[in-house]
Amino acid sequence: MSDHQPPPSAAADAPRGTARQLEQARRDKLAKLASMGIDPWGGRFDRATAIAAVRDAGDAVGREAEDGPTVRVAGRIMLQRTAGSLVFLSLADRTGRIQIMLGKKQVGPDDWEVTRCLDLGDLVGVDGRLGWSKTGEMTVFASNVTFLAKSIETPPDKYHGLVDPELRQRMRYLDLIHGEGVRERFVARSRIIEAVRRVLTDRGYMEVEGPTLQDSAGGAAARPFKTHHNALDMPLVLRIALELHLKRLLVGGLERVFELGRVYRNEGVSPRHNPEFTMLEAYEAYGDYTTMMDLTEAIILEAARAAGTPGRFEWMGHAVDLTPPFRRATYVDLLREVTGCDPTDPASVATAAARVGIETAGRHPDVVKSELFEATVEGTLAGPVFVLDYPAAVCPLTKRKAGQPHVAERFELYVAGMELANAYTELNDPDLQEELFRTQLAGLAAEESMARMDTDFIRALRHGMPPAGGLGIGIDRLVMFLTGAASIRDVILFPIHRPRAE
RNA sequence: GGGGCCGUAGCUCAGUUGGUUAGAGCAUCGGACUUUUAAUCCGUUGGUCCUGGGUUCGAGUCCCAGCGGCCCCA
Repeated sequence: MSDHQPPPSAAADAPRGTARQLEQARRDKLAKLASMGIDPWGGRFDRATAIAAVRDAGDAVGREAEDGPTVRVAGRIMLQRTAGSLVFLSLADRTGRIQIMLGKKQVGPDDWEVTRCLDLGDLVGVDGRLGWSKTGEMTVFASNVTFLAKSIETPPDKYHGLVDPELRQRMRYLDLIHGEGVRERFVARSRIIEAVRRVLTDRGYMEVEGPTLQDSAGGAAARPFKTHHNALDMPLVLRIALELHLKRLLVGGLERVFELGRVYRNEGVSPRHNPEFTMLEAYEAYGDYTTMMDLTEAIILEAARAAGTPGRFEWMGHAVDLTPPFRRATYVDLLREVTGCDPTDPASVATAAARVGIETAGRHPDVVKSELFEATVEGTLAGPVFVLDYPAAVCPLTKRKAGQPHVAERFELYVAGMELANAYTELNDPDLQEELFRTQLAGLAAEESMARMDTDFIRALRHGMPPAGGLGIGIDRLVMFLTGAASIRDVILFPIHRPRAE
């Protein structure tokens, strides 16, 4: 003990505790496994039982049982405690964790040598008898251990895990392993998307895929990403919405279509915005926006059920109550209620807008009204609430209300001050559609980059599109509030990041 | 685009008014222990203090610029 022997490895020439040495210590164990004829990268390992199922089996047998069942489990070593010639592991798989006990006598000399090569983060398989330790912890008492894969990297702090949000997102695989509730949140996301799909297909909707690469980006007001096709030598943009191609499919007689897919918007990044995000759009021939209101309610309720979200909860300081039916209120009523202005009187709206610092000079009254609404009303809508009947000038793809050419049959669903869904009675008059595109191009709302003439889409409408209701739901935002996430980056596995210098 | 805050060991974090050789826990390595569970105990090791300038006798600390992140606002 007094005379220190240098470790018998390449680590001898590296100072211990550096990242390099931490790796070398693991590589030394890897080499030792290999020298024993064990593949440190493992192979197929059949008949392992999910840890959650093993735990259920243990509970069923009870702690009084003399002999528990023999089980086989596989997973990652999360914690390791040695007590002389005993090693306790906390082993994790996708379903849970369980303690493993490896004893020198119990596993025999060969597997004991393997045991001595185990590090936090390694993947192993274990056969053993299920029982309880002296301190009452359910335990697999191993009879042997199968090495499945080495971890060369040091895992994060075993208690705190990864805390730095940047690292958590860049190294999402570690966040999934160590982050509290992270895997559960992404499982919930998957279940929510399953539920959305189920509600639609149960109602006779057909899932389709429109083009992601387009020669012009339409269907929404947003700046697109630009790219280029080499062989065709043509500029292309990534889609910003799904709308215009789905409506072409209504013309094509598909009648009930939806797409669940990624759209790309070349705009700012914030806790509610990622440049690529997942949208649902659904279109139903012979329906209108009230059809879509019922559909929206059904989708959200089914998604909440799938995510295990209670009907009433708090999110971002807003009390949200999902008990149907959701509140329905018109745009003008809400505007009048919150700002006290007269929404039908442009002068009154302008005064209210000026009061909150919105530029009014030379701008279309409906655009001013729309900004006033965003600035004053949105944040107050704990919701869920359907906001109905928008100013027509900001809805170039929407049918007008009968006898009210300045009002569009559109609703947006707000939850906790956040826009979650957007739906129209779809405009199917090709001449009016063309005129609205032209008006936009003429600069009525020059700030809206929606202004783009899609002559091919107009031609489709000229062949006759059935009257229809259309709906869009931001899936990431839906997942956010159903899982209690504060940031969109918490529900997107790999959100955008600037590259990091290595 | 504007403003605020942050960046120290592989991970989680301290670091006083600018003052000697930058600390702790985890992890690593060595030792004790056949019932531990964030195991414990003894010992050991580990640093581009984000980067580059500047001020100063002296900078992790103050100033400027840049890089990256978080938040608020537009």
